[in-house]
Amino acid sequence: MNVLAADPQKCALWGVFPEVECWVLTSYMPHELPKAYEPGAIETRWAEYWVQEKLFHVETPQPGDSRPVFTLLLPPPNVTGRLHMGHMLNQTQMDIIVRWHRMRGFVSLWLPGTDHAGIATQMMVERQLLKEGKKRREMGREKFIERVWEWKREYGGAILDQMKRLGASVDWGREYFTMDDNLSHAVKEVFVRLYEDGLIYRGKYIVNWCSDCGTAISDLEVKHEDVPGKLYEIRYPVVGSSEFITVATTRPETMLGDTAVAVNPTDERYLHLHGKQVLLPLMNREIPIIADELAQPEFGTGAVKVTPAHDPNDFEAGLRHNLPQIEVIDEHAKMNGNAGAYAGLDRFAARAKIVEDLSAQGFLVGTKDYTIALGKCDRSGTIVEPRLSTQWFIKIAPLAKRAIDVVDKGYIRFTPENYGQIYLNWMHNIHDWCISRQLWWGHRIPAWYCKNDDCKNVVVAREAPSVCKCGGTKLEQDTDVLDTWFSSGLLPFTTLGWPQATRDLDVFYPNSLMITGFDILFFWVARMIMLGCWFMMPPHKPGSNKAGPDASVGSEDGELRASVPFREVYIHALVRDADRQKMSKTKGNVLDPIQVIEQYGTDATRFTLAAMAAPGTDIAFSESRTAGYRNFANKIWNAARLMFMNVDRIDASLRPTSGQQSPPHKGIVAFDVSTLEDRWILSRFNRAVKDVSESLEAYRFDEAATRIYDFFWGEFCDWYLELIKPRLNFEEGADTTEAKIACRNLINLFEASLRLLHPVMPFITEEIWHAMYDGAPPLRSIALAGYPAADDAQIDLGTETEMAILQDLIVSVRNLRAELKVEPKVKVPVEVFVHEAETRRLFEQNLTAIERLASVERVIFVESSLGNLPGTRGTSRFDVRILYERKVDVAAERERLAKELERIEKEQANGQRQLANEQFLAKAPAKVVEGLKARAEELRVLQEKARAKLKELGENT
RNA sequence: GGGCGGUUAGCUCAGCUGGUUAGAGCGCCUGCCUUACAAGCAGGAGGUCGCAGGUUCGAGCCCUGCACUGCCCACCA
Repeated sequence: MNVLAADPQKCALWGVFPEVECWVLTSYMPHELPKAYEPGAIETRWAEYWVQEKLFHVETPQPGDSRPVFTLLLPPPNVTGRLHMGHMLNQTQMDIIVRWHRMRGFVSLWLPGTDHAGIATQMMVERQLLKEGKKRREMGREKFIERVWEWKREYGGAILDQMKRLGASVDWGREYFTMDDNLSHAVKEVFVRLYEDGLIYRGKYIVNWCSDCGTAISDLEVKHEDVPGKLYEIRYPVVGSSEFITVATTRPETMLGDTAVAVNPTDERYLHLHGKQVLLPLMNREIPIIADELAQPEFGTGAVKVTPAHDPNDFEAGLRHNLPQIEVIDEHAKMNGNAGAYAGLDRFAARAKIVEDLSAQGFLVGTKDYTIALGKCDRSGTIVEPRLSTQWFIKIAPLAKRAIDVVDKGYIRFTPENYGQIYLNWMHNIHDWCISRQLWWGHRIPAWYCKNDDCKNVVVAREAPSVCKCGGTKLEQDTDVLDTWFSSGLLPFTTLGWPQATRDLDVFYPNSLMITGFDILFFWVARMIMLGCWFMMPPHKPGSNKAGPDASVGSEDGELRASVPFREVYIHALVRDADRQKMSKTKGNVLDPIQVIEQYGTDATRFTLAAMAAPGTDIAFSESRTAGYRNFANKIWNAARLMFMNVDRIDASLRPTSGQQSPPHKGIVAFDVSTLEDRWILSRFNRAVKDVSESLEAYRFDEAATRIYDFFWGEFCDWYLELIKPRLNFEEGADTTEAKIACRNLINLFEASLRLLHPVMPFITEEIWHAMYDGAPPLRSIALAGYPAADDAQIDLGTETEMAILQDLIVSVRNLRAELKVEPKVKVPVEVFVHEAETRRLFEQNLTAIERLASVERVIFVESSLGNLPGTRGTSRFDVRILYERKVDVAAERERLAKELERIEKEQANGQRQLANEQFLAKAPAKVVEGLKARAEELRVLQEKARAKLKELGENT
């Protein structure tokens, strides 16, 4: 049976009968391959195979195993997530790097998992409940959480299933979820230890409050947006005087909670008012005028209202001056009981009313247009209210110090480099991190409060305490959960078994690399570094001795170096649409990767993302590019068809067998180099391998991809395959020795090229590779084969130069044919004059190639220069002329020549000028000067010829 | 308010530490269904490298200024 009949039933069976996989493969009939590559059927088949075979499962290497290790953590997508182009870019890059390492013999662990995503998930389930007419609070915490778990079990794996379709070579056997028992346990452990280290505190501070989500959020979750707003100037009457003091505010509703007016201590305008009271309008409360740096003399009137309960700066000032904190806005963003007549109003309704009342009572001095940097909740878009609230915080400075050190010292390297600086800037200005969230879905804070009124003790513990130190037994756990990023910040070590001293931790930590987008650089990358450098250093490092540095690491600095969560960070760009617009649901320009994949194939889509991933700019994803790379896949496919057709015809036993390649092989298995094209392609292959490896080393996915593309299409297909065809197409009854050699070379070169390409296009390479071995490959997958390593000894500049001359001749003849409009089917005789005997030998040895590729009937070598005869092309090494009676289009030819001559002379003038310049001769490197001289000579010849020809054409008219 | 990118062919982008003739894909034009591939083959047109100065023997690349554009960060009313 033919597997390419794309039989979905068989694929489906796989899940049930994994043992049948060879059944499909051995029946492969390559000569029946369809003309066009059909990625759909092939890709789903292999995607399933890779998962079923547990191909990428990594057993922990035991002591004594000397293989190098490569570890990569998948940035865990939210359980609520659907795969978007950003994921696909991220995963493509990771997969390329991981497959590449694996093929180079690294124990390569790519760890997958999902994030419980506190707010996002809770909101999603709440919305779902709402459709059933249920509300979270009515349901109760326990029931609600059970419901979220249900939802997670049902839908939470969607994004990972999509990943499987992409062929991501992750170890599915190690998949984690951030709320798994072991990870939850580690989260608790971390919290308790930070608390014991004095780095976690609880307190009443101003936090960013999202009234929609009903929770505090961290600074990072607030997105500032410049919007046109108003600046209101309000005058407060000074008690015991007829004076007023005018303050300005963008949020007049907060005035209800004012507890002072501040002026700068140095501001002479207000010296006489220090210590006086003002009467707060609308509220008729007396509040003091204080002298504080908070007020800047240059701004507005130099006097500022102080609302400690609703502004972070005012809060600080309030502490300095012992001011009362009066909250006037509640958790639903409504005015509360302290707001007098405005109680119950929404904050914006209150604002309008207050402005109206102030105006009516003559307190409003003026209203100005003013641009406000409005803070909005990243998740809900609601305007964030700074609000006094009791929360848990992490004291960040000690953590940040280490996180700065490791980057300063180069223990973590960023690519592109400038992100290192961006990271450091941020880290230097970091504030304490509010980690408590008023949600239900997440890791509950391991703190218990004693309900004994006399005690009110807080117990932070790993397990629920049964009794308080006061003897009380009524202890209640904090109802808040932790910020999602708290747990994801621990993943590099908790997924490997921390706090246990595991073998995994020894082997796989630090991770080798982190690949992610800059959008979570601070949210996640920075937190991982801070927490990693804290918990993988003594005394928290498992098995570490509190007394001193770990003996295996040696020094304190060594400890620090070993504590980083990853050695390198690669930051990738954002994927935008073809018009460079950010993809967003509201704009409706979101490209669904799965749809693109279905249309063009996963390999082509991956290739697009790789090829466009140049550093520094975002990726404008254009489908026309993907179509182009789909064509590339098709090209590979057809090259394979050519190969299979010939193998089957010439000698099917030429197919490689499982014994032939004892993996992992780093080059081409065997290669005969008796012809120019063989020596040439071998040289070019090695050069490509070298370039690709260098590019991948530098995370230049774009360079690697285009280099492979150029090699495979431009060199292998366009020239090599064409050149070996005569040998493959032996005549009936003729000796097949040559054909067999050519065929074997083709197979082995193709096989190595597939390995070169595999990390970027895993599916088509796997498919063809298996087919080459006729279903009995030496390994279960090409992914386990060796990655080609360049052999400098096989790079041959002399051969490449010879080939270049030959190509030059062929292209020259093609040019002439096109200019003279020779009918494609007509083979023409050509005259060739060579400047050197070697060139003649080269042409003579490759006559077949010239005749075939340039449609030449025969080559006549002549003894004198063809100079200016019609139908002639010349280079510095040869002249070639096609013998064809059709009249040259004199006008067109003259125009072409004139243009060419102009170009030559322009370049010539440039060169002459430089060569005449003594400073140039003195300062420029010899190589450049020599090159220029050689070129000048070439140009001289070319110019002479062009002139002569032009002259002749002129005379003819 | 601070900081970081980008500006190269009609479109989307490459161009490595400054060095001989600035490249690719798509699109466009001409001719070909040449038994691997029309998702292909062969040939071709198309660029004052955003603007203005400067450094240099030499600038798309380095420096300065300007213009346009995108992004990140920021507790100043």
